[in-house]
Amino acid sequence: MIDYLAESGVFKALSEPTRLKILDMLSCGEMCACKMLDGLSITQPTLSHHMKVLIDCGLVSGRKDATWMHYSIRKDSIDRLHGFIDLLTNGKEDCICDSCQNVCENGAGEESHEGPPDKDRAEI
Amino acid sequence: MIDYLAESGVFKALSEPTRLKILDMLSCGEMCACKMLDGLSITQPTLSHHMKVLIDCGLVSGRKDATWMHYSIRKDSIDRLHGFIDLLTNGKEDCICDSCQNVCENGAGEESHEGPPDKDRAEI
DNA sequence: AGTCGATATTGACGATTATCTATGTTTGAG
DNA sequence: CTCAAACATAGATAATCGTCAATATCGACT
Repeated sequence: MIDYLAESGVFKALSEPTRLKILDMLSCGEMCACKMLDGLSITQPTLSHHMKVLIDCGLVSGRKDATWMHYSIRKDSIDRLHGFIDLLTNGKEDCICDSCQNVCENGAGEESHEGPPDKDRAEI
Repeated sequence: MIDYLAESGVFKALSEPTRLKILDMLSCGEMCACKMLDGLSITQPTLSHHMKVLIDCGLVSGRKDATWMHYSIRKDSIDRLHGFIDLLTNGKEDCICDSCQNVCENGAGEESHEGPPDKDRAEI
C-alpha cells in the first residue's frame, strides 16, 4: 500500500518555482548558500527555509564547512522519485483499483487492468 | 532556460495526497468519476476540482460518455515528467550555474560542473 | 415538457505556506 | 574576549489551497 501523505512531501517541495530554481542551481554540483542567494532575489531566511524543506524531504543534503553551508542534490532521492512515479502511474498487482469494481452502470470501463507495468520509459 | 513557474504546476498537482490516490486509482486504466468517489471519502465537488487540476496540468485526460466522465492517465505526460526531472537535476550545458561563479571565499566548491549529464538511472 | 442522475461551477471558510523583519547561534579572525 | 560574517529560528502577515454546501448544467428517459 502506498502512503500518499508521506509520498506527497517530495512533490510539495518541488511545487515551488523558487525551489525548482534552487535544484537547477545544484544540478552541476555542490553550491554554497551565500552564492545561491545572489541569483535568487529572496532574503536569507527565506532561502534557509527552502533548504530546510528540500532537506527534510530527502532531495538535498547539506554539508557544513566552518560558517558556510554547502548543499547538493541527493542522486539517490531522484532515483527513488522516478521509481515512485512509475509505481504510482503503472498498473500493478494488489492495486487499489481492485477494491473498487471499475464498472459503470452503462457498462463502459471494461478495459481495466492493462496488464503488468510496461518498463519502457523511452527517449523523450 | 527553464520556466520554473510553468513546470511547478505538475508538481503542485502531485503534492496532494488525495490526488496521488486518484492517480493510483487510474494506474490500471480508465475509471469513471462516480466509481472513484466510492473510495475517496470526499464530496463530489471536491473530486471535480481535483480532476480539473489534474487535467489542467496535463497529467490526466477526460472522456465524456453521456452523463459519465471517464478519466485516464496521460502516459506521455508521465514521460515528460521523467524527462523534466532529469533535465532539472542533471548537469547541462548553458546551465544556470554558469551565471553565478560557484566559489566561496574559502575556496571550497571547485568541484563544480561534474561534466555532462550521466545517463544512468540505474536500479533503485 | 418534466424529472432524475452525473458532473461542473460558485462562493465561503479554515488550514497551509511563502515571505518578510527581528533576533539568536555559531565560527573564524584580530 | 570581542567583532563580524554566515546561517538558523521565531513571529507575523498576505496569499494560496482544499474542502464543503448550494446551485447550475447537461443528457437520458418517460
